[in-house]
Amino acid sequence: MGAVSYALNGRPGVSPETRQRIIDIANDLGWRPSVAARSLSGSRAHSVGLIIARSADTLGVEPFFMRFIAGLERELSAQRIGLLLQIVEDHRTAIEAMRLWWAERRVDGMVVTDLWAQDDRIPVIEELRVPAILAGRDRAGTGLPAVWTDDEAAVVAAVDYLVALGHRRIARVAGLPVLNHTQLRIEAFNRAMAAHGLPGPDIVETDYTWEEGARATRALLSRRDRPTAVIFDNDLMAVAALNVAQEMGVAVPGELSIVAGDDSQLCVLVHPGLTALSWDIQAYGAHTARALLELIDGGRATSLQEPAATLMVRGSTAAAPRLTRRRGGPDPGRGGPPSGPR
Amino acid sequence: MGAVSYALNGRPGVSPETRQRIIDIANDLGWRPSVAARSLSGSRAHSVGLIIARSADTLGVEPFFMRFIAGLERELSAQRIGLLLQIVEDHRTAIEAMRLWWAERRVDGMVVTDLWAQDDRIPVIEELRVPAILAGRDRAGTGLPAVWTDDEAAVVAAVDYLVALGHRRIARVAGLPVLNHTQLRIEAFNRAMAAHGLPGPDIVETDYTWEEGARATRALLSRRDRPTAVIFDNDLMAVAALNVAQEMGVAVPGELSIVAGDDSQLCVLVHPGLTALSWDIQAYGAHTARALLELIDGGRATSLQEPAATLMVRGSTAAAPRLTRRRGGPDPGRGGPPSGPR
DNA sequence: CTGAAAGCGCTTACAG
DNA sequence: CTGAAAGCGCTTACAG
Repeated sequence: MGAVSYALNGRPGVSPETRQRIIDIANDLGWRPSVAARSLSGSRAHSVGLIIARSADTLGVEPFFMRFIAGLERELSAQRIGLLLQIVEDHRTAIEAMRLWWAERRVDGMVVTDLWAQDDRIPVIEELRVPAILAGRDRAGTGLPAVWTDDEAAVVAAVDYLVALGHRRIARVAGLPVLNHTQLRIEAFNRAMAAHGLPGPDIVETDYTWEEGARATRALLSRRDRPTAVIFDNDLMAVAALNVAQEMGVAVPGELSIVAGDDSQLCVLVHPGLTALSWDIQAYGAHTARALLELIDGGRATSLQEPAATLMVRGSTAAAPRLTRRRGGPDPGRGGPPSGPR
Repeated sequence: MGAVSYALNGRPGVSPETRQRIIDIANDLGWRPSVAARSLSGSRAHSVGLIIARSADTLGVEPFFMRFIAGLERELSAQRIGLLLQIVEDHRTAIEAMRLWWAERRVDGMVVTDLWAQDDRIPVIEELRVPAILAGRDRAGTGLPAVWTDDEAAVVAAVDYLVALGHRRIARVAGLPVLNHTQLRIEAFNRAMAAHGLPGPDIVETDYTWEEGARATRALLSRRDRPTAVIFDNDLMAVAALNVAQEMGVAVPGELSIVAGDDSQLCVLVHPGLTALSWDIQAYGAHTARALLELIDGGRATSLQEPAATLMVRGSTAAAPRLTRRRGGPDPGRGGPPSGPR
């Protein structure tokens, strides 16, 4: 039994031939050591946990998570680590689940997503001393490693591009204000606008849903001096905005340019396609998993920066209306009346 | 130690006071029995597995899985059962993962989704004798219980409705032909059309992606006697169709009625909203989980039928063109030229 | 390099 | 009802 263990776990103490023979037999029999027994003697669960605190309906149309999970998975399954998934409604339940998993020793570590600026989960993670990676900005005062992308740079790139197209009235429809990166992006937006000497903050906060995206857009487009460009914090709201523009007879991109904060098939689905901030979410997941495994294996807690999102330009952005000539300029597109009953 | 175990697991053999005292102390300490130890002595993993064989990108915009998983989760976490998730590319890898999980005793059972008409996973499940629930039609010759919905009835309802609206040239853009339910729906469609004495099968097969949905729609709309109504096998392709119609200057629903095979926020996102076959996917997940737990607990393998999807009528369906009067009839909507560069 | 043994943290009959 | 003990299936020092 001892030799089998050594052989299968690649430890010294068995002759090469014996090792090979053992491995062959295990393969023939389809035998693998029981995780329960391995966990008990090794005090490792061989699983990590992901708790998502979102409603199932918005999760469904939010392409982020499936790609992130697929990325995590790619890395974890290569190392024979299981991914335990739980979907909950709020942080209170998320915390309960975290405590339970850790108490039961179900997981060796966790991935924390959707960080709030003020996040109740963080103190619990520290209290529990569970290895955890923040998928998002690192948190000062905690030793928790983070895997993050430069949201600010991405927002600045979007603003710069719109300004270069001649836009001056640029608004932003932000996501959940409690989220840490929402605040970072808002600040970056304000700074970028100020840097161009453009009018002060024009920001609407939402909960990321399609409904609030539509409402925010209606409000913005109903103004006298309505914006000529709007940056949305995700793709869902940007698609909603496209519909509202159509409904209100505002041409995209002729009269209104739209930038989506996430890139996904949704952005290609619609018409015109949405210019979006694009980045490799699957790689993000994979890197997060790798960082977590390193942390669990006692390696130092190292934070990691992903490449910033880049602007994927499609049909929803064009030169600002004032600068557009009727002929010869970049095609501003045509809006037309709403194409159906609502 | 023995008493603690009895107390916490609600078994007889401890006085009520002792039991309560033990429970209180456990709660105070936040102590929970280690799953590894419980698994080893109880030969139960206290987890079930779900292996999804799809590419991450299409998964992202496919709202089905997140809702299904949320439904599974709701039931599982209530019973303190973990959900182990794996995302793979194909059945070969899925089978490998199943074998591994079962050999390692990581799971007590599995949920099988996206059943193929000819499915390599089934014989492996039978060989392994792993408790498994088919999320889809039951498979003759196997004892595997299934949780399913009446796809045929839903398709028939959609056809009947379109026929009642006066449509006679109705086409169907089907999903992956290897999938079991794709074939069932195709047959149901053909039968329904025949029952109305309408022209023979007009079916295009696709892989469920937006691209193939768009291509299929272009082909259909390029015909001389193009269909006046098309039923799509999911929501993604129906949205793609909406764009193609716009691109080709075909009014929806004035000249073309569209029915989406799944209902999700996507169907509300677009303009006009898509009439869709709607059902409660989260409940489906929850019932599937419950059936699996019953199976694992040695109960008989009972299949379960969910209510059939019902037609959620939105703006994308209307009376067939021939029957439409310019004024006074149901508003056929207006198509207009494409609203942007492509 | 091999074999015999303890121990991981529970559950569960089995005596008292 | 309580206490002492075996056993689940591994891993890992520890003798030989």
